[in-house]
Amino acid sequence: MFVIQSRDKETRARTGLLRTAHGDIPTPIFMPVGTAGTVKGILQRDLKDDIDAKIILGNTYHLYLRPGTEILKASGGLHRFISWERPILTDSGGYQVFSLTGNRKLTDEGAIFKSHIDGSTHIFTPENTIDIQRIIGADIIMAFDECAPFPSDYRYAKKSLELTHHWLDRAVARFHETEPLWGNEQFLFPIVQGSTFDDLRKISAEKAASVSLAGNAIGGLSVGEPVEEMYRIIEIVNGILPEDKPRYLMGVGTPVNILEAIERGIDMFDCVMPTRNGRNGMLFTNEGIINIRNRKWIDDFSPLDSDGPSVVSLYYSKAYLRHLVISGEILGAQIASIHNLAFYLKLVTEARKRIEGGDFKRWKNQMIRKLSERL
RNA sequence: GGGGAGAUACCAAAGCGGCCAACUGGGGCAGACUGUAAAUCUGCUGGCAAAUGCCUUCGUAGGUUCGAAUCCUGCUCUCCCCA
Repeated sequence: MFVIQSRDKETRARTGLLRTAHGDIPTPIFMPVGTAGTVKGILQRDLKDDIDAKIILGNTYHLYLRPGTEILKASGGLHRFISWERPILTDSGGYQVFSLTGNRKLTDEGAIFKSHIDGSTHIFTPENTIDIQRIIGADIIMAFDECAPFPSDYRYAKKSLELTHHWLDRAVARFHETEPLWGNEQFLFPIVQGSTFDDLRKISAEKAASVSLAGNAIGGLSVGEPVEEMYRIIEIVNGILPEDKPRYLMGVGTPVNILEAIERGIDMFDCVMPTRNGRNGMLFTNEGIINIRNRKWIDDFSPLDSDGPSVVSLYYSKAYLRHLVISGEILGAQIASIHNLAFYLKLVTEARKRIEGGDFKRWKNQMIRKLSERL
């Protein structure tokens, strides 16, 4: 269940608390992506004690292929398997079906796809993705959808949306006729699609609202469309999605994207950017974005980020991290990932404070100016 | 002392008469990355104009040829084997 705690006077931004069996999640929130049962390169301990992640993601597609449902079931669910006692959200695998184009075929029944690991053939349906997510036991689970690529023509987007809606009805039915396996309540979120077409997005938002689930998600964005398009779609969709339920913008995004979306009433985010880009040398700092591999940091012994979102941010220097990343040392990827995630978490925590404090808009504009800087 | 192999751009290493400013790898420099098939991928890497162009390079000094990193000669250096 979700309770709204405060609203910004100038914008649609709000703060809230999403209560789950594994703990409360203050919103707005950023959720680190832990696809295969791990936020790549980071110990659960650091995720909890240093980064203070409130909830992390897992992925149905990846966990289903490996370690597989038998092991997940035998281990007592994903929380126990990975030793993470806080909330987890699992994506349904819809995005993988989208990104594995060429290895899959969509039918009315579901998506037939080939494993990227061994080429074996499998099928995901609205029903079995619910079943798998019951086994995984995440606190929040997602309906199986098709994420239409950008650009999509209207005809394709409409057809795809109809399929997603048809699948949604089946997922909801399966969800209601099954029970959690591990004792913790699970929430199912529908996913709004419709590509960049306003009318399709409206229809989809209405459809999502009509199934009356615990929260709602917006998918199919940040797949290559201009950011203005994304912001416009968020405004349209959030004008329709119920106020009293959390809104989750899937896969987004840059710190600037997140602030813009919070302003438009989004409560939840996830993105691989802090970890993947971190591994590749991109650092989000209080001063701006830096590519730590660049020569100019070679003798810069100042801390990674004087604002110190994480312990590692103050403890290690730019010159040292550059050395680690350039050398391909695992520790470099770890430090960058920890710092970036802590930066993201601090960003949404600060946004929450500013919304409560009543100066969100002013703070947001100031932050955006800083975050647009490439150092 | 005798016999053999070789010297190519930052490094390693191809090329063995024109298609060579020179394959490839590393290194270096920069870029990309948005519900993770990503500790991945892309571009550039002699100089200058930076589009088509021009100039200087393949140990060194000469030579042969319309034309040489590639063929010939001298020199310098390196490595290997046998005494």
